[in-house]
Amino acid sequence: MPKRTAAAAAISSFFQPALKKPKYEVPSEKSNHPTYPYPIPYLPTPFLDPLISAPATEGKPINDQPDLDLLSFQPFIPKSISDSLFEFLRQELFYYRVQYKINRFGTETTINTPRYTTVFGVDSTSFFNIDGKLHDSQLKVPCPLNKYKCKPRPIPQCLDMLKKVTEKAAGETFNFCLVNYYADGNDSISYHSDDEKFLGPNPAIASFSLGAPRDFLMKHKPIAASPTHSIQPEPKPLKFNLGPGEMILMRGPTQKNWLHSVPKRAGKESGHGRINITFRKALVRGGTENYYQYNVGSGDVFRWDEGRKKMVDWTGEWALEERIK
DNA sequence: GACTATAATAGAA
DNA sequence: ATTCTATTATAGT
Repeated sequence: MPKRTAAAAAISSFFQPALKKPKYEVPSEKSNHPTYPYPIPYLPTPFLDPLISAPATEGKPINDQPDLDLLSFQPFIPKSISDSLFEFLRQELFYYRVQYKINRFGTETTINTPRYTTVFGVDSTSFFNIDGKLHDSQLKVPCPLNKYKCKPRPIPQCLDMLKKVTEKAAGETFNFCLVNYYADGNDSISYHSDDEKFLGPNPAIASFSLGAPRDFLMKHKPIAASPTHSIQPEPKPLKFNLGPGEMILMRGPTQKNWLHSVPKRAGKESGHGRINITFRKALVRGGTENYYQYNVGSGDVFRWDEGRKKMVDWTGEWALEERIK
């Protein structure tokens, strides 16, 4: 038997590449709650040490513009796990494609949210008791069943681990986790501010990027014209290309004065997919109702299909599992 | 720099 | 918190 040379091995592996090793092993322990379509695995244990060592780099302040206060981590999540963390969250979380109606100039239109979304958490007036039931934060007793129209979901262990290291680095506490999946350049979010009253006057929001890089645009809100000040030409938006593992903490006067967006993009990153995770703190009940209405809604459950490389409607499977119970 | 095709942006509804 | 379309910008040759 002649020796198999390195060159021969290289050629062989070119024609028959080694089986793709799984990016992570699914832990047997899972987070579960009656509001989940299915249990969510714990964070794979090999992710824990790298995650606890975060932030991977120190935060750079970006505050050289009026009313802007950002802290940018490039990256926050160690490179060694950012790719597999992306795969894990895309595969193991459930997502929604929310539809809602708005009234615009007297005409009602249906909006199909141009991205996949999901949300966990509850505002500060409630907390999840050890038994999984909502309790009143002040009275420490179970909440009235009609306190919420929606069904708040506890933050699963895997996202709570990330929340904890984020809180430590940001010097803030959070009670909500919103997750967005942008399947390709056609998924987007248009200019808006996270300036709802239920977040308080100077909300801190930590925003993570995983997977494919995407542009993130920020521009100052228009300054109203007044008799003493003529209308100024709008300054150019700031553009950040957010890569995997990056985190931007937006705080202080930022939300009150700036808009941000992830605009549609042609070609290029189609098929890669990007996950955005934001942590924030809702102070009152209205915040909970709002977030569940616009990020979960009442539609079908979607899950990543690794074979077909896309999100698929999982509602049928959910119904099947419910029948088995 | 000009010409063209494609992409990004801005405004209206 | 959107989409459509017109306009402007960018990239390739």
